[in-house]
Amino acid sequence: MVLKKAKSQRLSQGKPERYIQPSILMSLYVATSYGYEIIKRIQDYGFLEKKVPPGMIYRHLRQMEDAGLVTSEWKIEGSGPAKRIYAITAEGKEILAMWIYYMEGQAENLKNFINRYHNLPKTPNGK
Amino acid sequence: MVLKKAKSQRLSQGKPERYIQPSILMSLYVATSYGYEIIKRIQDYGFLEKKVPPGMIYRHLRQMEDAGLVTSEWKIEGSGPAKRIYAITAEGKEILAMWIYYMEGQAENLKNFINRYHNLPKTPNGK
DNA sequence: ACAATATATATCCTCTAAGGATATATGTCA
DNA sequence: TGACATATATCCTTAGAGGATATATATTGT
Repeated sequence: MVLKKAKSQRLSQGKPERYIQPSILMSLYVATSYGYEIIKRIQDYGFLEKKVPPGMIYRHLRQMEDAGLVTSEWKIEGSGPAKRIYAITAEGKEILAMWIYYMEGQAENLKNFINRYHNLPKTPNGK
Repeated sequence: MVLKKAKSQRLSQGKPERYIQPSILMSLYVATSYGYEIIKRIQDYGFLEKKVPPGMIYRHLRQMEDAGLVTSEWKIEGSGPAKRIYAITAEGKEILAMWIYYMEGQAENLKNFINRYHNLPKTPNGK
């Protein structure tokens, strides 16, 4: 999961939330782009500890297109292999706004949880 | 997932991080307890939008005991059915500390992401 | 001219944990 | 004694994470 290597093998519980969908939406909100480039851009958001397997991003993009959050078209011109250029839709922007709302709540919960931990008495675990 | 009902059915991507393991550990750090009571206590931490299915907590507790993060013993006395009382171990405290470390990072990432969103120009999505 | 590498997209398979349903048993209360 | 709250436990299905792999096209070096 989330923690240091040695321990993490025994601890499967609790996967890190990677926020791949909102990251893609944010990236496309800034500018249209294509899969390969998106992969590089969303690293900046900090939610992905490890390299993202490309297959996962393409899967997301396809599902998001099915859901109407993004549209795409082939771009043949330019150098290299053909690219599928994605753009965010109005619907996609709505969903991103909802993600932000959720993330604000989550940030608040985390802050409270962390404070609670640091305010714990030194000799806990009583009856 | 995370968002309003209507939309959420089309959007499977991205499950909310529910932090069940650290919540249980935190709860037991404060005081020993048993499954049924833990379920009620961890609602306070705010990570669980819906009712937690009891089976999930008992599963967690068993796996955490296997991993050495908690210990348990039956308590026959008292009213009602027998309770299995759990206590956090030194190992469990270490893991909780790691969780806190991770959560601090995640809180920071969320804060940055949210700021980035609010600083977005009004007419985005250019070429 | 050819090999190696980088760019770019896509599909497929496995495995784990989430989610939910359900079973069982005991004590309480009306 | 029937209903309900307390308490623990097991089981099943499914979605998605993670990873491996396939395919094709440009670019670069020799």
